[in-house]
Amino acid sequence: MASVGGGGSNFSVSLQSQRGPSTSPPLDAFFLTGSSPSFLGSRSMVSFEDVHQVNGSTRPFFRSFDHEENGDDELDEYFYQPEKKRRLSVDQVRFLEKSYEVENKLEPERKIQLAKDLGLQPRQVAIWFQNRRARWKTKQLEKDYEALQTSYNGLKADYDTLLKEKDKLKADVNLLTDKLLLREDKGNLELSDKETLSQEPQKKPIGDSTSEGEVSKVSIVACKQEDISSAKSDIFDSDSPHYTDGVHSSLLEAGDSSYVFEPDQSDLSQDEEDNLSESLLPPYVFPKLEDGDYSDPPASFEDHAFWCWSY
DNA sequence: TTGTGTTTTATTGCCTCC
DNA sequence: GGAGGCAATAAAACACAA
Repeated sequence: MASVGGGGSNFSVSLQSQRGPSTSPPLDAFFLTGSSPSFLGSRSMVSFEDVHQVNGSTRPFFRSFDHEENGDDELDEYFYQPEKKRRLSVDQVRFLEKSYEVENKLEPERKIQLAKDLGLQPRQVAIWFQNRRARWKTKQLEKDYEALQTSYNGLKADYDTLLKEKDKLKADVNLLTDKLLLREDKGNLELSDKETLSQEPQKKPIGDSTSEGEVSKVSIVACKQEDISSAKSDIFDSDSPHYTDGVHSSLLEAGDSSYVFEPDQSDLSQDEEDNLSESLLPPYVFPKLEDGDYSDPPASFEDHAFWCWSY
């Protein structure tokens, strides 16, 4: 096969236009042309005009036939310069586009008919359809990519919003839990003082190990444990069970759910309790609570805890 | 005018189907 | 094994800025 280069010359087009013997031979297009005169004047590289009049000279279109017949390579190359690749005319392309819209695949009969109507080789029509399908596929990929990108951007925006909301809620929970701990610690301090002052002169009956103050304290402990547990479960409900970020998470993870309000702590001395409470507090600096703060808490999250404390 | 990027036409090689 | 489709690629044609 006398193919010249990678695809520039139409000599190879002429000779390779059909791959097998069963389809129409390369010359068919020329014999089939003429049914649509409007296309015959195009600058198509295989139009009848081009075959016979290129650069004002008349020469055979199928150079390679001559080439093979006379075998004079140098003479051929001197006299017969390769034809330039030419684009299809606007009318031809329009016609092909309409045909493509009807059906993007070519049956052999349709290919022959189109080639006949356009004054092209059937092979050219087939190539045009093939390239047209490739173009469509490329555009479709671009569209799909854009759609995916749009979808991704939307999802990412939603995700970022939710992330910010989550962080805010987490901060709120931490703040409120810290307040609760601080208040509880103050309450314990005050109760211990009252206990010391009021019970020192009295002798308690043997076996009655539960004073009034201790009852209150136990109640507080019970309530606080409940609150902390619920706060903790809230955190773990809204996050990963392995969430460890934030000040309070370390506090919550430091032991089991009762470590903060371990009943045994009532056996500790005041100093020990103070030290323990301080060591358990996060390194936040809160405004010091006055006595009145305990009797008049803000009507909010702490209401329940405060009620427990009063009880 | 020229360099450069894009589009179009065409080839090649591989694969699948009948 | 032949026909036809597709991906990759070459190369000409075209568009356009500098």
